[in-house]
Amino acid sequence: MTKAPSTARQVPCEQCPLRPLPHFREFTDPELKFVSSFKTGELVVEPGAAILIEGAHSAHLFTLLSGWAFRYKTLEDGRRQILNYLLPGDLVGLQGSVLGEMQHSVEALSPAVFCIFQRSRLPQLFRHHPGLGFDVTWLASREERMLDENLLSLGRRTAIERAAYLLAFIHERARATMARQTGRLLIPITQQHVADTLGLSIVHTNKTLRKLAAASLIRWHDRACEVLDVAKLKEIAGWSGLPEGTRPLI
Amino acid sequence: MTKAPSTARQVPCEQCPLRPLPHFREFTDPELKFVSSFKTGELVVEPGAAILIEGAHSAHLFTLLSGWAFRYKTLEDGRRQILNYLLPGDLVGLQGSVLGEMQHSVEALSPAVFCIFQRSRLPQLFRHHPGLGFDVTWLASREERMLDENLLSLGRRTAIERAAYLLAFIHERARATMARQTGRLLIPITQQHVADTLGLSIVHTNKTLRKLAAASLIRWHDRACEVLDVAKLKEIAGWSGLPEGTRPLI
DNA sequence: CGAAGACTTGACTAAGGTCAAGTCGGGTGG
DNA sequence: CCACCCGACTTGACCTTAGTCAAGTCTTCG
Repeated sequence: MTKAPSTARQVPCEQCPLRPLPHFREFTDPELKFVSSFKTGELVVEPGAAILIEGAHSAHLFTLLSGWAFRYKTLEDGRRQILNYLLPGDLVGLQGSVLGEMQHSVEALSPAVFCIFQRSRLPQLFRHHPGLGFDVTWLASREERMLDENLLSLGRRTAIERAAYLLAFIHERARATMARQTGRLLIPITQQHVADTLGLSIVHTNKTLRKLAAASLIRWHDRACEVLDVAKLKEIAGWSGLPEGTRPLI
Repeated sequence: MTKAPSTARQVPCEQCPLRPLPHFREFTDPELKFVSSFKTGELVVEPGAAILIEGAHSAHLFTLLSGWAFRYKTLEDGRRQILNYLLPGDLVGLQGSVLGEMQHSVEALSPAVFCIFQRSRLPQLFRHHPGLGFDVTWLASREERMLDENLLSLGRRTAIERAAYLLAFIHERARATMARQTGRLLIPITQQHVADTLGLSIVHTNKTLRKLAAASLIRWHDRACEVLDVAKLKEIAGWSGLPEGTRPLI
């Protein structure tokens, strides 16, 4: 279980399986070349593995290449709040790289692969590839926008609205980068994860999810959730969905 | 009340009253010169004025020069969630400038002055001043970190912990840029603002604030809050405070 | 002097938390 | 092989926190 993770390089950026997806914007050759040189290896982990720890200094900078993860913070007495979920293409550890200290942790939800970047070369990225610098800002702003919506949810939506929003949100995001061969998309989370995201107790979370399941909007599997009716979830949440358009991939 | 706001330029960046504060990092001459040319005017507003509106496209990019403001989102039925407060030096409207659409609104809490930037020249900033580009990312990451903490608060702190955290947080931030001549620092918010920030009803917010006042940790004035004992507020919230260090000012 | 907005307070209600006691399935040591 | 354990999920009973309703006071501003 706790075997040392591999950090050998497997996938060259030029053959990145993510980049061809319509979801991502096209890069110029020099950009792609730089990103490729920026990447120094890969981190392959099992579910439950800690990628980054709250409070740690000089953390690495990653991009999630495949799999699922989540960001979270905890209070001293152990209360945990999940801040957001990480999907393929998402930058991981930018706060640590830019501000110096990590104030949240990151944990894998499924088997996952991260591209490892040399944090020390980040200034070089801004200097020689302004477009990529802009892209980093773009990704940070996008994260900020997701957090805004989560904040609205926690502050002003009821339990069932929150649950509906969360599952619709994750489902829409996952569709973009995990348009699975298998039609079925399973979100690899437990009800404890949902509870810690919605700011609810596990008992109330269970009862809320059962209502959604009773209405055939979702189906709960062991440690996984299947969304059956995104449209109706969005309606319950009063949420209009993710903006269209392509995004950068670093 | 609804007179047309002035947008005439009053303060040259070279004589910016904010920049000399120890809170902000020093800029090089070329950087300062660029920022100065980047600024096209000022927006002077009264309390309650709407600076940016949710859903609007092509919004402007601003920096708050003086005064207080806040970012918020609303649900269709009018429920409002305040996302964060804006203090002097904070960038306003970056999401709109980078992602294209504004998904939150911004409103002034006090008389306020904003520096207006030419959004169209943002790419030029990244191209010719990588250091400033990095600074923009730095500011975006900082906002993200504040949102993370707010999310933890809404999801996992009790009413009194949330209130204590919020007031300690605002107080610490304000100290940095509003180290007022007058020793007293008054936060210009109503209890309705506090309620909409904490995700609580106004009645419960009132009762919670009275508890803090009864313990002499705060004093409530008409439309304003005075923090009397930050240390104890931080203790109640289980919050260790803002990181030290200087920040960029664009 | 009246109106309106900010703040208070008490009485009652409801959403959500806590406690407790399950079921079910997969993994493991004897 | 099988008993046992453990973690994920359920469910009912009861409790606490926070929401709603209602009725104030006080101050400011026309």
